[in-house]
Amino acid sequence: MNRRGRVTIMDVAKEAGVSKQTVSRVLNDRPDVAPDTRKQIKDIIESLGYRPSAVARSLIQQRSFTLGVVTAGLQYLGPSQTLNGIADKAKELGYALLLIVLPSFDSKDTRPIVDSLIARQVDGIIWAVQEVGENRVWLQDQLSTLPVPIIFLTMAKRENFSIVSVDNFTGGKMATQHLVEQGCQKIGHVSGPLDWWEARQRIAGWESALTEAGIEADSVPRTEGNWSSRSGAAAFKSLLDKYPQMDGVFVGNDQMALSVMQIAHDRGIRIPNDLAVVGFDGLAESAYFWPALTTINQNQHELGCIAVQEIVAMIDAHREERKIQPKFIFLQPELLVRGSSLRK
Amino acid sequence: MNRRGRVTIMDVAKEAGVSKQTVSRVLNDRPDVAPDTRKQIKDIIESLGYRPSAVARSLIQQRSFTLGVVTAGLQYLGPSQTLNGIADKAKELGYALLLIVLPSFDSKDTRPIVDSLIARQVDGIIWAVQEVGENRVWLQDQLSTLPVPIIFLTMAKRENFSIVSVDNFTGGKMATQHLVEQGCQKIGHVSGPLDWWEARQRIAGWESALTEAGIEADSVPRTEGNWSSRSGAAAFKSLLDKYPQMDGVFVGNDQMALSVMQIAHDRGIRIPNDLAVVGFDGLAESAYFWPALTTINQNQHELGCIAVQEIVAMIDAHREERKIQPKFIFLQPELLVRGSSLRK
DNA sequence: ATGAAAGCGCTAACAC
DNA sequence: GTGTTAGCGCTTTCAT
Repeated sequence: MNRRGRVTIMDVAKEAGVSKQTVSRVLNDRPDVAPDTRKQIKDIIESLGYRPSAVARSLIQQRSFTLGVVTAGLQYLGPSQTLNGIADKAKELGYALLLIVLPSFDSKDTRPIVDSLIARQVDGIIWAVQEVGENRVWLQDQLSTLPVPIIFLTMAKRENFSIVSVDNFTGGKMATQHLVEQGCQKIGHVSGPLDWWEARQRIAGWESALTEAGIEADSVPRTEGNWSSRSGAAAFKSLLDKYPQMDGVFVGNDQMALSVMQIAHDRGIRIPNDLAVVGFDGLAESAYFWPALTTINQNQHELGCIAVQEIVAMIDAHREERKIQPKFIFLQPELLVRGSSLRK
Repeated sequence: MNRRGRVTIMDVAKEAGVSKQTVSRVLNDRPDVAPDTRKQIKDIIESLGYRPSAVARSLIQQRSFTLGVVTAGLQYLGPSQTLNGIADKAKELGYALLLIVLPSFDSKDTRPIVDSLIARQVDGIIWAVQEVGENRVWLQDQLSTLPVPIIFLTMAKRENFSIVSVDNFTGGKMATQHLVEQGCQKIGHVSGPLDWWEARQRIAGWESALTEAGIEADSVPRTEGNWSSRSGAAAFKSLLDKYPQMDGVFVGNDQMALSVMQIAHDRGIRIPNDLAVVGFDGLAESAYFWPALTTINQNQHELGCIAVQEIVAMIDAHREERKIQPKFIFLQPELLVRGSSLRK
């Protein structure tokens, strides 16, 4: 044991009476070690409680088997589901995770974040922060100097970027079409914040479905929340004021749909007959709302899994100096029909 | 730039016509560098886009300014809130996070997890996995060989361990006492899984409050869910069968309380007058349930913050070879009274 | 105020 | 099959 109290490869080597190189061979399961020597070294490793230093390995091999993950808004289910998916897949593929949580979604001060990841020798970066406001402006400046591959989650298609997103436009459209099929004529919308790309996509889907149903989309009121239940309540009240004759509402996420239904109950509006409600997210809980919520299910866990798969492929390509084509992957959401929209 | 494409301290030194030590001094803000030299080196660092290698630093300094965080169940709000708190505080204190997500709460195969953290030179470990079943048995074996401090979240008090937990017993007691005060006489309980320490504590709190109210706790039925809304529905149905005269129910978490209320609505049981309901967790959404849910609020974010604060103190002590007394920190939850329990 | 040498713990490349 | 040498990128120590 050295003076700092750590058992090193040298300690094992000395104890075994071999050179550290031989120990290294055992550690890396190289074939060219005598079976006896191997066995003996393994025993010594065990008895000394030796653990190889991944840091020293990273330094010499110039790779760490670590992925940098940048996220934000862990207080919401979506981002943490995605993180969960990332963690599961990373484990499967033998990568560790260095986690950075941004203080806010529209944080633009990304330089130190990226630097700290690079400094720690991550092999690739997963940018799991949704596109909000101008939080992608840094890309032009910094991306060219990035020495490792990077993949983005949940943002608009851009050339030469690897991106994995859910198709929010189609999701919003499906939600609204479903309301039309249920006989709704006057379908309002409570959206997420307009600086969110996802919110804008869902709005566009809603508008597209209205237009296809022969309704002039511009004339239909909508209001804006910030994804929280609290904001949903306020946004829905104001929507009701503007659009009292509304008979269906597409709500930008399940949490806001929850409070929309609470307000409706308070006012004696019957769901689904007076007002049909569709949410977006597919939270497990939404099946237990009152009434059970029809929603657009998006698989955020899978989003994370795919991101890891892609970044690892990019890392492998990068190390072999192969060029790899940037991909834009679009996951399709699905409609879950439940009581809040189903008219007998 | 070296053959591997990374800008190193040597590149900066050569460019500046100084030795790498001088550059190192600039990097570490040492006083003994001539102002001109410092300025020039800083410029060169900027223009070359040089980023010091945290890996090389970790190796020589034998510390990484990285915390290992072990968690599980990120699909639930609680663990991700805690992680969020950990991330916020870690950032504030200048630590990075190496994240491990266990495949299940009762995962006992912790050896490789701990080893991988140690191999990566983490300065300390936050074990943010709730105590479930026998998932603490490894402590005896492995803790003695741990070369870095470790702190545990959400587990029973044990001598010589540093622990931060919420006081679930008191929380369960407060919930039940509140129901008693509302005039409930027959207070059932839908608990979490019995192999969870937190679930058992909440049960004990419920029993204690019943006893103090002069009710024989043993005779009062309870059923068991697994924290999910789905399981809550099933557990509540079975509780109703056993205890049809029930006029109040303490539910082990908010998600199960959600489905409890859905079932109650389905069966025409009026809340709170026929049945008063209290949950546990303090999810932001529970204020928007129908009716708004009375619950026991626990601050999981703060739990994470405190854990980081403590582990950093332990790390500092450890490096200065100071002994530090293990602490058991018990956070108090609070009652949030809302419509689901409030009888006029 | 600056530089030279040593070394953190490990592996790659080569020698024997 | 095993050992030797060199070096990853940085900081520490000591010298000038």
